[in-house]
Amino acid sequence: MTGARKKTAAGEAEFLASYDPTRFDPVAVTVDLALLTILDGRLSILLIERGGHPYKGAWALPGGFVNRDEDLDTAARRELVEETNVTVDVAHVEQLRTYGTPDRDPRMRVVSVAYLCFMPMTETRPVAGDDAATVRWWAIDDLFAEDGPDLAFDHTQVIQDAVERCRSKIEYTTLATSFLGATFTLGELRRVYETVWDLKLDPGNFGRKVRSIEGFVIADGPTSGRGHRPLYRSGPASEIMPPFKRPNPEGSPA
Amino acid sequence: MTGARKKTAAGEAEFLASYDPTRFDPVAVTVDLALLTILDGRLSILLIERGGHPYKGAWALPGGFVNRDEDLDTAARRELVEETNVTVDVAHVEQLRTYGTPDRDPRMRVVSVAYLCFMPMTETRPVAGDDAATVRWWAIDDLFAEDGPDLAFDHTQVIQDAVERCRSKIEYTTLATSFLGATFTLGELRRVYETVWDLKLDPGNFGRKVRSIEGFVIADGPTSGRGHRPLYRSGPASEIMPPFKRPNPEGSPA
DNA sequence: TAAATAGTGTCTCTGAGACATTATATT
DNA sequence: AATATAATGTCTCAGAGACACTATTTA
Repeated sequence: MTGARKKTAAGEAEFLASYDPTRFDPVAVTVDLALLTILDGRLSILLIERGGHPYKGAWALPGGFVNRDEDLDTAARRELVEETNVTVDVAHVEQLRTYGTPDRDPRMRVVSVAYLCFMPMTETRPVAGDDAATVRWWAIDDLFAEDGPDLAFDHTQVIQDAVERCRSKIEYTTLATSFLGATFTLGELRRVYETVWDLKLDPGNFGRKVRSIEGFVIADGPTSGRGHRPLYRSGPASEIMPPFKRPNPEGSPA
Repeated sequence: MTGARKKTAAGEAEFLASYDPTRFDPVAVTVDLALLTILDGRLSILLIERGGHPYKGAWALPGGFVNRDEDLDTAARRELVEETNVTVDVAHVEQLRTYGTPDRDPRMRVVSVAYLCFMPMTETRPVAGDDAATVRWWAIDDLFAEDGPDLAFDHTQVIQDAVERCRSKIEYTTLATSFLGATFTLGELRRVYETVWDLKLDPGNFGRKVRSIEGFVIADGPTSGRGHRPLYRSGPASEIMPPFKRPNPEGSPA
């Protein structure tokens, strides 16, 4: 029921010519990246220590403004490359959700479209920023520990949403393989689940489940590589049906 | 790695004072509403016929600009009330996803945060807009039929995303009850599933499943109402564990 | 040789699906 | 009485989980 929508009919060309975009309040649209990987057996996220105001000294998700004539997804992938030098196609990128509380950035109204990325640690080239010391991977546990660092903006919420989405996504998709290199053993894949869900899984049952899902993993030649354990590579399937049953997260239901 | 983030340190107050928001390209942020209900046994969505350019005569999702100092969720709920007069608390509202392709609106750069709403038909007061004939519920089937209407902007995609999200959401949440009034019979609840999934479910098995999930439905007194069938009301549970198993959507696999 | 890991083989239990059956209410 | 719907009972089957066991490789 806005004025724009109820404008009286006219030729479309002249309508557009008479349209004045500057009458809107200034809003900036940014993309923020929740970049998850598994580092030293811990689910971790890439953060940047802010050198300037606001939230100087706090840690923030990498991100930046969406360029004129740039798609949101494109902006997210561009930022990903800029921040990590990662070959874009090895990482999974999906939209997480959009955060737009009016005062989330004290400078101005900023609506931020957050993206969630899963990537293998092995593919990340050390991030060479303007100031190398300001970028690092944080284990999620350390981030939310008692003596954890300050987080900028509403990024605590964004990170929590990202982790929760990650946990549930590997239940019904094959995205857990996004945390691994091109080839991997079933033990390595199992360890991804164990790390993200923070529990132990039975190796036998896990392997049976994985191999029973058509197209989840593909045997990669006869016991080729690492430790002479059988190697697999990611298959064409994207959904797991029926999904993994995630055991009760942490402790039994009293 | 933007200029804004790497600004040299200074007092926060003076930094903010010197900050000029007008240097950004003009972007408008809107919310669009995918309002789903079940009307005459068909999953349906509320659309508005556009009276002005662009996409004059095409059908579009209701929506509008996010006000200055207004939260995205607040804007969505405000639009919901404006469009339907629905009591906000009977409807479920959640963020769907954000659409920001540069040319999705020919007038200017518009980033639209789409929201998904489930509501009972019974709660909708007929929408009295400026021009009553331009607002109506469309059955999803009719919308995507051969001779379906033109849809404005990228709303075909938004609607498809909304329907897909709806279909999967009722698998693992109790949101199907959002399509029903305060009290309902198990048959009515079953019909919601059958409508959204477009298939038939066994009444016996369905009822057993529903009643086995603690807090999904609560018996509402001894066979009170409608047709003297046992009535239930929505319970406190929000998740269904283990989830409903959605039978293969349409026809068997190969 | 000892330890770790991949994979198999059982056995049990839960839950889904296909019915048939009963109870109750509507027409 | 005929019909529709709610609910129960039974049986079968798929899949998850517990766990023992084998084979292989690494240290």
